[in-house]
Amino acid sequence: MKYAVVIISIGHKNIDHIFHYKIPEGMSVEPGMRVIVPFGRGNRPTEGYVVGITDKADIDDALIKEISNICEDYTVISPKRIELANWMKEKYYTTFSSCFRCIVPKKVNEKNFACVKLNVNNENINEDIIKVLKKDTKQKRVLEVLLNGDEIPVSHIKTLLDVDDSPINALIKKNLLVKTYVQEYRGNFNSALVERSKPPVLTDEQADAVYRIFSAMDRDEKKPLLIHGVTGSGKTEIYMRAIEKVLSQGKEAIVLVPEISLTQQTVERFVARFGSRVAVTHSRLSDGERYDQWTRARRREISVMIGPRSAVFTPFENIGVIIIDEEHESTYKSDIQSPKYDAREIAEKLSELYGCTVILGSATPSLLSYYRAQHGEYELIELKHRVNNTFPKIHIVDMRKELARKNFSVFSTELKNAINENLENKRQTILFLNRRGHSTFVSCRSCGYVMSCGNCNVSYTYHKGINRLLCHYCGKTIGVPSVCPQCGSEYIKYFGAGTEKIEQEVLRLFPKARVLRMDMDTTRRKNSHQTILEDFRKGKADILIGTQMIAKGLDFPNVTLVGVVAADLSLNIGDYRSGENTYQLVSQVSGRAGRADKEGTVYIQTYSPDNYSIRYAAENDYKEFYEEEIAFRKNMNYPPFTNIFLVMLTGENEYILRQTITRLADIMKRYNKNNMFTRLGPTPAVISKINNVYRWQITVKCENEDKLRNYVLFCLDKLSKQTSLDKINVGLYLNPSYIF
DNA sequence: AGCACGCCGACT
DNA sequence: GTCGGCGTGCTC
Repeated sequence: MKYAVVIISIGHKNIDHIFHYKIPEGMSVEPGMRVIVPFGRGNRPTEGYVVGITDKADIDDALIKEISNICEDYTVISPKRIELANWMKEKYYTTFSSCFRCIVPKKVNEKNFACVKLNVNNENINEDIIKVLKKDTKQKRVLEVLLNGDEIPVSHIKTLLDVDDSPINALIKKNLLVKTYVQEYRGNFNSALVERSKPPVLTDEQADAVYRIFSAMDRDEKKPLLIHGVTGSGKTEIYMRAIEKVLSQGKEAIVLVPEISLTQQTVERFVARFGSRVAVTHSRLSDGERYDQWTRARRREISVMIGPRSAVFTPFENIGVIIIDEEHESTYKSDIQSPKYDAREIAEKLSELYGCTVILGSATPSLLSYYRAQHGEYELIELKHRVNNTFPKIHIVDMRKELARKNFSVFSTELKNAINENLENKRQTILFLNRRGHSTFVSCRSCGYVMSCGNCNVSYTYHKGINRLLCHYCGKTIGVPSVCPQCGSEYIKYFGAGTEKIEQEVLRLFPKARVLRMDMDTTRRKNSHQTILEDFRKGKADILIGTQMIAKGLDFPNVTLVGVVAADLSLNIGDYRSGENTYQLVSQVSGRAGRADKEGTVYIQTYSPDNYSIRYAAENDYKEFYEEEIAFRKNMNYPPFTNIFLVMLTGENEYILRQTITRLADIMKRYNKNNMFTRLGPTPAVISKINNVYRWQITVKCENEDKLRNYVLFCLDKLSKQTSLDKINVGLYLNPSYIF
């Protein structure tokens, strides 16, 4: 007797194991198929995935039910991807079904769409065509684009020629055209509109890099490659050469990019080279669109997929290369949604399964990747020259001296003068401040009371636009207090500066400047993100003020001045990665200046001008930064020398929460044999309350990732057996990239 | 997760 | 006696 081994698509740990089902007579079931099976006492129809076929079941044959039906006549998961799911389940301490949810997109019904072409069955077609072409009508224009016999989507013709249905329908009535229906792939990039390009000549440095990548790709033993290339060193061209090679071997390529740099220009560069072999996914795609792109890849109708994190699951079965651009970006790790996978780790696992090459690229590699390159786990390729050979002049401005000179403004004299000069030269300026709003906190001068949100333990931020105090965590707003709620004093002062305040200052100091602001408050509406950037590119503004979101991947040829208003912000967030983050941020923002033929200047304002992250970023010396940072990490026993597991317990009842987390700490103490694990806490989280939910945490460190994970999961299992976790939410974060 | 079962109190 | 509240436990 043959049984199908099935995983049920219900993400619950109690049923996250295999179930056996009989295969009905005449049904051909293969591993990787999606099926419907009767499940539970009520035999309710439930979706499942066949992960294997066996002739032995560990339970009585009489208890085994039959598969009801097969969902698709093809396998939705290949055997290698079943193995991937298996590995993910352990690695990311999650359920099978949530792994499958990443690997297989939601099935959504396909859509059809109409195309038209010349009616070849019309015997008098030539005469009819001549008749139509005699008069200059809309019908003539429609017919002209179809004369070569192509089949073109109706919608396409309508937008291209700015006509509506009637001339097309008239031509159909005259038997000149026929309408056909084709399966529509939603979310498809229209590659026909992009002009194809030829590969440029490589610089010596690029050619050398390509040579090394090609030899690595030809080796049997696949080791990931790390391209450390300064901004503008031409990494994209190198990626494209690797893709070309892979395509010529009949294999496929995946290109991962951070969502933020997934701009029209990036995509067009790839489409220009590879045409309709390229498809694009991004977070704005609907379920249907994503499913269609997935289907095209499965059918091998495309061979290059560009997309964010989730694109790593593109179902290519002959993957040749996976490229991860801006490798250091935290968006490659999903810290919120389960499974909390890291696309870089998935790529390396796929490399193991499919024998493909992984190429990581960055101007500021993550410390972990560079550390691995230093220890021979990755092959390091360095690109030290910009293709156009300019690098901005970077000045560090000591804001302590500004204070001593009684300049209390957010701008130093130097930056102010530079902005002025840039305005006179009709060039554009970017001002970067990693904080939105107007003032970061509002406090009473008499008693020191700080206005803070009652639902969350955070201070309110003053937003001038709405003239209210806003909590950045729960979104609650209150009116501006006229007297101190604690002591009744009228002396209320606004401290700290956000992007709104900068905007206000810029308008005050440079009344003639045209200013755009880009942060979470100005980009809430759909497409406003694109609109602001487009306006700035077209020169509709002189100064762009923004947060993190303007730091990355943008290329404005007329920007020659960049000001980092407060570089210390990312330095003082109390996290072991703050040095790394600051280095990356300052480098990235600086890279926005002078990208084309014009030389750029950067001013970095800081109260810690001697800090090594800021200093080395200004000197563009990654290697020195790395040496200092890695010494710090080693000294303090932080990653990559150890792994950190953050266990966050949250709940509305503070007493139960504290009692539970104390019990967890006791269990952890009891089972920590030989002190293999270093535990910190329990302590309140950095934000100890959000939306009236209290937050406490324990962090555990251990050099061995597997042992650490097993230990924490074991302790939590013990805890759940001795204590009810009904009113407690448990959050598990292994080497998280954010502060929670 | 979702559903049946069963062990309690309140009710015509 | 029996209706229905929700806590418990199982699902090939």
